Amino acid sequence: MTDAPLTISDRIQRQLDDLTRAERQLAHSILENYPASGLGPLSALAKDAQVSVPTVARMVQKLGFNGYPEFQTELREELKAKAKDPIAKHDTWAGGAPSGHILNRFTDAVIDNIRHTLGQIDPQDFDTACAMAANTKRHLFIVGGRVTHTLAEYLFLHMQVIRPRITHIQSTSNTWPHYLLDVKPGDVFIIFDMRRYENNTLKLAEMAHAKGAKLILFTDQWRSPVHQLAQISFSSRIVVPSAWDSAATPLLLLETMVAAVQDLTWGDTKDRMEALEDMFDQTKLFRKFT
Amino acid sequence: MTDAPLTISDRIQRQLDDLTRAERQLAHSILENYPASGLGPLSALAKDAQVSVPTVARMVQKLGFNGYPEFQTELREELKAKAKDPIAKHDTWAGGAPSGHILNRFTDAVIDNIRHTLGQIDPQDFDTACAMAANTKRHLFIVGGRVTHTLAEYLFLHMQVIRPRITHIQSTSNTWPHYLLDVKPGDVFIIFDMRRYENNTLKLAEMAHAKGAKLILFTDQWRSPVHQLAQISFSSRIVVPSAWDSAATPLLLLETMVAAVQDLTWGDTKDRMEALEDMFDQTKLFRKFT
DNA sequence: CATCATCTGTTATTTCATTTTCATAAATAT
DNA sequence: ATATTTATGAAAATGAAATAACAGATGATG
Repeated sequence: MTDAPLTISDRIQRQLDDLTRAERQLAHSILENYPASGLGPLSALAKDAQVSVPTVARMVQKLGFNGYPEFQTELREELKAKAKDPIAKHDTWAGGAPSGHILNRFTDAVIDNIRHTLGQIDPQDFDTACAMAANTKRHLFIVGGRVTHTLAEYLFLHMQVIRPRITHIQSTSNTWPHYLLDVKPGDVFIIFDMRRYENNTLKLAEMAHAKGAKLILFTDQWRSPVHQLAQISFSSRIVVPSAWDSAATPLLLLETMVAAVQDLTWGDTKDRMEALEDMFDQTKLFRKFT
Repeated sequence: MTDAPLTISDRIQRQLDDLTRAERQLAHSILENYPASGLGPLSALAKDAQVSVPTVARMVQKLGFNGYPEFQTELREELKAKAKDPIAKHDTWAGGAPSGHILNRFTDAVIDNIRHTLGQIDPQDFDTACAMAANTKRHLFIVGGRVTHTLAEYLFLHMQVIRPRITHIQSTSNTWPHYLLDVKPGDVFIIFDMRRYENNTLKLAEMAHAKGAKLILFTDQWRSPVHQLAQISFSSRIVVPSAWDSAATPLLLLETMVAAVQDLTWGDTKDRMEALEDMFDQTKLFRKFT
């Protein structure tokens, strides 16, 4: 471990706390696409970060450089060194860690899962599912199991802002028969069921299905038995180098769905959102005006 | 639309024969450590290649640029594109959908977030945090906010299996002062706080800190104020083409941590796991019907 | 050998980018 | 609330770097 090159990126991050608001904003902008943006003219960098020109000049001084040109020179040196490095760390995600480190192995697996999963998704199915989730004429039920109820709740928290007529059911609870009384034909269930598949969830799906509800299922690559009842199923690859499965890919799908539903209903829910935003608004960490 | 982006390096090599002696000398100097040298001042490049300043200016014109600044700008663009490259070139993620489809746009953003986030994580910090989370001599508290409590609970559900002496606190609840009574110096808090940062979470962090507990923070790129109290912070990029933020990257980190802690404590907790799994199965039996 | 064409470097000019100065605004403490 | 410190941006002043104009050098051709 002789290498102590301490890149500028490192230095910026280390000093992040000593920086002022505008400077931090600038710092993030630099790191955003590093190092390219720092190699351009100072004024361009300033405009990009929406701070004034002197702010940039002051920050590079704070970082210990004698001026912007010196800062750039060092950036170029860094770039040169990186290009020459025979074992460029291009194939690792976490810079300083060996490729065998769990951070890199795990991330590799997740990216791979995402690629596989997305490759097998039918976009039309997805669009249909989003339309169903956006339809406020129908009641929307969200169902999760022992572990997956966290995903279900995450979805619920967001959909709650987007649309009314929505219920979160935890399949392990014994209160759910109550909810089912009100289910009408055409209502929509979004169900999460990953291995190991839960009897309760299946049972609930069956009853919902019997009542004429439409089911959308988020499951894993082996597919929960619920998928036979579901109108649309999304199967995620979830295997990672761990004793447990990864929820990252289903979460990605779920968040994408939230974004899509949001787009579909924007007109209706804009006010709804703003009202809620205000309610939660308590911090002013972000600049108000330029 | 298979862009053959035709790098500047390519263009130089292609035109190598049309160049004069001094220009060739210069060209080789540029390619020597590309692209770093081309991003410096023209005069430095000239001195480096031992040619005169106008020679450089003439050559960039010969290459089809309107001036040296334009040449540099294109170099930077190239660099920026290259930084994103690793797999972002995977033209579309969801096969049947156009690249502008939300599935592809969203996934692009998430992959980008992951790369950025992992690139900025210090593996040693990560290992340290995992060791802290694995230490059963200390009580482990897991804290989440309004939205992030889903992440907190997801972590809790897994850690619960791995180790004893663990508590999940929801910061929006008002029951938490209760838990804090028992906090001892050296206890560990894993705290989730993403924008918009919650006062309750900060308060709780302060009290825990005052009691001598060690804090591990999962936050976003702008970092919750809690980070000043935290021994270790992990900042995730969370911006996606949506009205909301993405929890995919923090989830990835969290799952990786679970895997790592699992590895650290495997000897101790193997039995524990099996016992718990059994218990869940039995519980299911009891709840089969309601 | 002379002449022309082309290449190259020196010098001068202009343009552009960085730095400095100063006034205002925000945050903090009193 | 008021005062004091600190942060920030607008604009002027400074400096450097890129371009243009010119002249010397090199090599080719008749």
